[in-house]
Formats: sequence, C-alpha cells, structure tokens
Amino acid sequence: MAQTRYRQIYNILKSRIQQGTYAIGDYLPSENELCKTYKITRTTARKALDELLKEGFIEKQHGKGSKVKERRQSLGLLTVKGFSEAVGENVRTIILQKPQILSWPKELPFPADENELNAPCIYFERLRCVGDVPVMTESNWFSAHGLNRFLDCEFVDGSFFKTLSRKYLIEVTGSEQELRALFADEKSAYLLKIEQGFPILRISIKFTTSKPDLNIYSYLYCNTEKYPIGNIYTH
Amino acid sequence: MAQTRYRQIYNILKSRIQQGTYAIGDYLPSENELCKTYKITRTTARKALDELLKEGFIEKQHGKGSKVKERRQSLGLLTVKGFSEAVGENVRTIILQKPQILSWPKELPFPADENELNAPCIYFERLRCVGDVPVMTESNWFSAHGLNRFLDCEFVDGSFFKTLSRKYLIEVTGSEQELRALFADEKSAYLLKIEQGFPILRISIKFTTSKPDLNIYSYLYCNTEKYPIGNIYTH
DNA sequence: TAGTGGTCTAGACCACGGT
DNA sequence: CCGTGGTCTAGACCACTAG
Repeated sequence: MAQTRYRQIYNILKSRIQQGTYAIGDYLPSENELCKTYKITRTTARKALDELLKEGFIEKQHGKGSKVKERRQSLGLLTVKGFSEAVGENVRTIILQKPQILSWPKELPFPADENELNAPCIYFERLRCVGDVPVMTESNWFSAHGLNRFLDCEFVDGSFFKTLSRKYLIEVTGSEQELRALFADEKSAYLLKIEQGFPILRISIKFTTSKPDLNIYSYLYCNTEKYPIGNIYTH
Repeated sequence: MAQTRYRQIYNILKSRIQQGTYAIGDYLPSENELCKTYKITRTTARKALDELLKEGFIEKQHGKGSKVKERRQSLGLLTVKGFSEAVGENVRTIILQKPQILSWPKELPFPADENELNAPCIYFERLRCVGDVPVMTESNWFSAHGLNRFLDCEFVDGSFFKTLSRKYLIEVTGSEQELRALFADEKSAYLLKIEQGFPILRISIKFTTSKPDLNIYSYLYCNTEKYPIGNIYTH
C-alpha cells in the first residue's frame, strides 16, 4: 500500500469538498456509508474524517453527520483585518519576485529544520495593497523538495496556500510567529511608500505543513497605520 | 460512567505531567502498559494519548514511545517569548494601579457589548519587566458585574486570569486582537524607559469569557527590541 | 424508531528503534 | 530480536437527532 487506507479516503473526500461535489453546508456520507462504499471499518472511516476535522474542512454533529464547513482561510492565525477578509474586493497583490530557485539565506525568520536545507530553496516576494495603498510586503522561503514544477505553475486563485492544497495536497498544520515593531528600512519604506524611520510591524512566521520537511518561512512588513493587523480567534 | 474512560486516563496522565511525576523528556508508559494498568484496549489508550498530543503535552516517536514535551503556554494566543516562559524566574510584574472602580473610558480597545456598560468599570494597570528591563505596559478594563469583592482580593499567584478561574470560575474562551506599530508616546516611553518616538507594538485585545457580559479589554504597549512577542500555535 | 456519531473491546499485522 | 507506536478489522453498546 503506497498510502494508508484512511489517507486515501481522506484524499477522496477532501478533493470532493474542494471541487464542490460536497458544497458548504452539505453532509458527507455517514461513517457507515463510507464503510460500505470503501469496504473499511468505522475506525478507518473515522480516522479519515478526523483528519478533515483537524484541518477545518468539516464539523461533526452528534446524531446528524459530518457537515462541510466554510474553510477558515487562516494564514496561520493572522488575518488582515480590513484586508483580505474585510476589504475583500479591493485587495490587490503585486508579485515583486516570482517563485525562483535561490540559495538559502544565511538567516531565516526561524531556524530551519535540518533536512530542509538539503533541497534547493524557493523564494518569492509579494506586495499587498488595499486599493492603491501598499500595506504589506511578504517574503517567503521554503524547500523545493517534492514540489515538482512549482516554478512553472500559476497560483490557484492567486493564493499560495490554495495552490499547495489543491495541486500538492499539502495543508498548513500550524505556525510559529514573532512580532516586532521596527523603524522602516530603506526597502520597506520605498515599497510601502512611507518615510524611512516610520514604525512598521514585522511578523516572522514559520508555517508547518502536513508534508514532513516542508515549512514555509516568511517575513511580513506591515504598515499598520491605516490597516492594523487583526487577529480573530475563537477557542 | 461520569466521564469517558479515555478522558479518565487522559486526566491521570496530564496531572502527573503537571506535577512532574513525568518530567520533561521522560517517556510515558507505553500504550501496551497503559492497557494492562488500566484494563483498557489500545484504542482507548491511544485516544487518551491523542488528546495529550493535541494539547502539546507529549510528542510521539515511532518505535520509541510518548515523550513529555516542554509545554508552550498560550495566554489567549499571545505568549511573550523569552518572558513569562523563557525567562521564567526573572519576570517581574509591577502594579502601576491596583484594580479600582472608574468610569468607562470614551474609547476601549474594542467596542464594548451593550450590557457591560450598565455595571461599573474596573480598571488596573501593570508593568511587566524582564529583570530590571521594563518590556510591556498593560491596561485592563472590564465590567464589575458579578465580581464581588474583586477590589479587595489578592491575585492568585499574581495572575489575573488564574484569579478569575479559581475564585470566580470564569474561563477565557476566546479573544480578538489588533496589532499596530506606533511611535512611543510620552507615557509609554517613560514607563518603558525608552526614547519618545521609538517604535513600539500596541496590542489591543478583547478577551471573551465563559461569563456572559464579561469581556476583558486590554492595551499592551510592548518594547519589542530585546524581547519580541512570540506566538506559538499548533493547529 | 431508525440513523447518526461517540466510545470501547479484542484481536491482528506492520514499520520503526535500539540491543 | 523484542518492544514501540501506526494501521486496520469486526464486532458491540451508547447518546443524540429527527421524523
């Protein structure tokens, strides 16, 4: 078996959710139905559903079923309030540097895991704007291992994480972050169209994913003057 | 059965970890040992361990066992890295203003719920230091409704949230936050012993609690130069 | 009452880690 | 090699939801 059985079922269900076969609000087949359909036991069916639950695709209701949830597009745990969510339509993303192979930088936002550095490094850089106002620069590093043809492919809906999910079946499983208030340096000031020395927020992130040896390392430099970083959290 | 069996095992193991019976780095009894000890099957033992895993108490190693991990304590979702955790012993808290009844301010970090404003407002203010270095000021507002004798009582272990939990059985259930990089104003600069105009991080928080009509509103002003704000998150 | 998810038993085989 | 955790089977009883 190349994959575990529950992982196969998980993948089937996940892709059907993503393709809209099971739409938001729909109920997945019950655990017993899954057992019959795929000739598995409930333990295995439940394990597959548990994975979907962990990743926020479904919500379980005792006595009713497993309901497809609206996926909380969580950029780790940070969402930009009045930005990708609230502003919605008005958000623009400018690619400053398309994904390309670079050597690993001397310093990453967080120390990398050992194995990651064995593969080449992919780097890309974007600028996020609300209307015409640039509010955040974003630099991303990650290992190219297992991401075949990543450089050639277009982002799904312009989203990096959606691309990982849809094309490579990789989900973000967690993140570690660090926040720092800094004077804007020359580059940030130029990109964000502010004066050098203006206070900006730097967010250092390490995203962990469902793929071992794949973490995403990012720096976000944010002009929080008009668009502070919002962070919604429900326990 | 008042509780599920796996929850009982979970509680036993958790309290032993918290009390240090199983120290950081130790291995818990193996799944098979747990089966014998508590007369359960592996499914149940694994379910108990899975809960501990999810909450970050242990780490599982194939072929070796379940190892007790260093716990990342999440206060809401913000932890001060190299501060209440890492620095540990060296953290000091200075009460700038003891809890007292004030009128509600014109502006809170987030808009208050309607009913809260009917009761008086309790306010207190603290300064957090690492050693002799002040790193964060903290201002808190909340409704006095139902918090009898709050002004007279001492904080449990110096912790506001522990006090709410132990004395009033109120738990924090979630939070909403907003981050902003600012120039330090006169008051913050004075308290944090930095120059006015230095970049600092302001965190606005609304903590929701298990008590309806009780939210905690806070401003944190942080000097992130030496001690950036860390934020550990596992999905 | 029928169907759902939540818990639990009693086995089995496998892959990994260290001896 | 043995013990560990990872996966899986084939059942069982329970609590919850809804017609």
